[in-house]
Amino acid sequence: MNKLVSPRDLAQAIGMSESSLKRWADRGLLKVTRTAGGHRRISIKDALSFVRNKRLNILAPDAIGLPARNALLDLDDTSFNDSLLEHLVAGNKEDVWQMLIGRYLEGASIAELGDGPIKSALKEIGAKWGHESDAIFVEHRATDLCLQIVQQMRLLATTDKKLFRATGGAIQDDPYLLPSMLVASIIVENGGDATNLGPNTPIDVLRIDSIQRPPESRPELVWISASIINDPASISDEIASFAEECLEAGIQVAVGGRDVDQLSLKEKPNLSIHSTLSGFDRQARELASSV
Amino acid sequence: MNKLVSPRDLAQAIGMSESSLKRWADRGLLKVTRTAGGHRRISIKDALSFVRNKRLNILAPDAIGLPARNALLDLDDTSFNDSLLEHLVAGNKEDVWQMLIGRYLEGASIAELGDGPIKSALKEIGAKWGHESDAIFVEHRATDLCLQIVQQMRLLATTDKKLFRATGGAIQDDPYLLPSMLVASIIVENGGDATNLGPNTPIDVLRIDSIQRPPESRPELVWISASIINDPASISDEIASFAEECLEAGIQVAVGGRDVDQLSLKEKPNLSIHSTLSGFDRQARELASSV
DNA sequence: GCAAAAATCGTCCAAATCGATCAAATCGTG
DNA sequence: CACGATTTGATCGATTTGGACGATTTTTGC
Repeated sequence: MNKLVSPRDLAQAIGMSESSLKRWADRGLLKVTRTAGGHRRISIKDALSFVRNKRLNILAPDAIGLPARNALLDLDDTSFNDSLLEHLVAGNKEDVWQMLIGRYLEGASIAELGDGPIKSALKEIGAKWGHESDAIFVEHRATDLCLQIVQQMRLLATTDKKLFRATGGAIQDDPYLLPSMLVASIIVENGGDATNLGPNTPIDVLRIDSIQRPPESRPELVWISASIINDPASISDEIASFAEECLEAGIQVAVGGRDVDQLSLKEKPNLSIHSTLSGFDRQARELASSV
Repeated sequence: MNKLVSPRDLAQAIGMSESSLKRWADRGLLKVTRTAGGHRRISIKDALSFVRNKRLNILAPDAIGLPARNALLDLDDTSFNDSLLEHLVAGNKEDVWQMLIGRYLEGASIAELGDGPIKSALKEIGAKWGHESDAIFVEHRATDLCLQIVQQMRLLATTDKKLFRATGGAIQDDPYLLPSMLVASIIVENGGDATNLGPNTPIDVLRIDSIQRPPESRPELVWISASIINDPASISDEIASFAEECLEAGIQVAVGGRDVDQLSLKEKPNLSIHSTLSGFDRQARELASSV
């Protein structure tokens, strides 16, 4: 995974000429480093980011050391989801990795993957199996796998620019990592700078990194993920009053998560409630384009 | 800090061929000393200044955006740890990232980093843990940052070879992700294939992925992380009987974590108790070399 | 210490890449 | 369709790179 590729390799991988690639690199469209002797070298990460940004297809993955294109990528959505579920249950790292990263490179957004295949697979795993040890095992393993892949996407999406800042996490007593990590990745994908406070984060802690900061370093957005809600009433109150404070401070608040329906929140101009990751995505995109 | 590296090591680190490195050295682009017998030796300092100077990227540079410039790497251990703590508390992602990944790329093992700077920084931060929101905030942010970086190291360490297989996680009611992730990364660093079942994993779930598998697909090692132990006696019993079963199945069991002292475990030939990550590291290395 | 194994030496050469140039293909527009 | 502007792909000699070789040095294991 840690290799540098030459312009020719990448050119071959995407079916373009070497000349074009060199020109793109010289124009700054593709990040390259140089050897001491002046030859261009491209990191896999930059190559993949470039491929995705330019909506190119990888015709010859092996040219840049990637596994051969998998038939799994050619499936329609339903079969894709079924296959993913199957491989997640079986713990086939390579296949899961190829399927999700492959789709990502083809241009799928993190939100789309999170709302679609990932969500439905984990939902299925969570539901179909009881609380048997087998079920917990499969669920833990699948979650860890997805976490790794989302993290990888986040890294691929990372750029230098920081159009806006966001902070967030999962509410207290909510131990789930993945949803909050997904939101953080979506922020990054849209050019934002995300601070993920992770699972089990009390609202008071979100205050610290938002309204209690000096105005110039406040985030533009705070996200709150709620996959498990023990006491809907009190959490709703907490979020409501927090959102109120954020309103005065000019901070947007976005709430989402599996159990978000259990919350009863009054409308506020700065409060969005998302039942999907695409909702976060849209909000992040708007935020990014407004600066 | 005065360690010397060979041309091959440096070549590998920056993804170049040994020949090129030798040529560059002979052309004076890279300062080298010679052994009595004429072999080239390069000091870390010169290697880094060469890398910086030529704007080369270290290793698989940024399979992830490891920024190029960094003056932070030349510190001694104490200053390094202090500096890391400071940046972690302040939430300076870039700096923390550079310091840790930098050290890693210089050749520090994940275990060394985990036992040293990461552990001491998080311990320090945890010590301030009141129920103050500030403390929780700093702790969450720091933990998430470390988690991302450890994941990154895991990716950098990933290779195709799978010398052995290991599975593990944190015990039930232990919500800490980082220790188990560190162990998984150490396994991968040593050429193993790690399945991390993450936090809050009952022993029964470990059984599924170990002794209850068909013999040919059993892992050689199961790790158990225990940062928080609610009921030491019953957990000790559980681990003891699990280790007993593993003994029959020819599986090694490694137990570690902050609160591992609270466990009372009888000695068994296949049971190791580690108070440091280096212990896991050593065990993984031995396992890797025994195949 | 000593002998075997591993790493590095210096040198050579084929293959890859450089930057620059140019013709062909493509695009946008009236 | 015609036209200029832009992009692409091919080609050139000069330079750089990476792998191969047998000889030597260093490290490892006993």
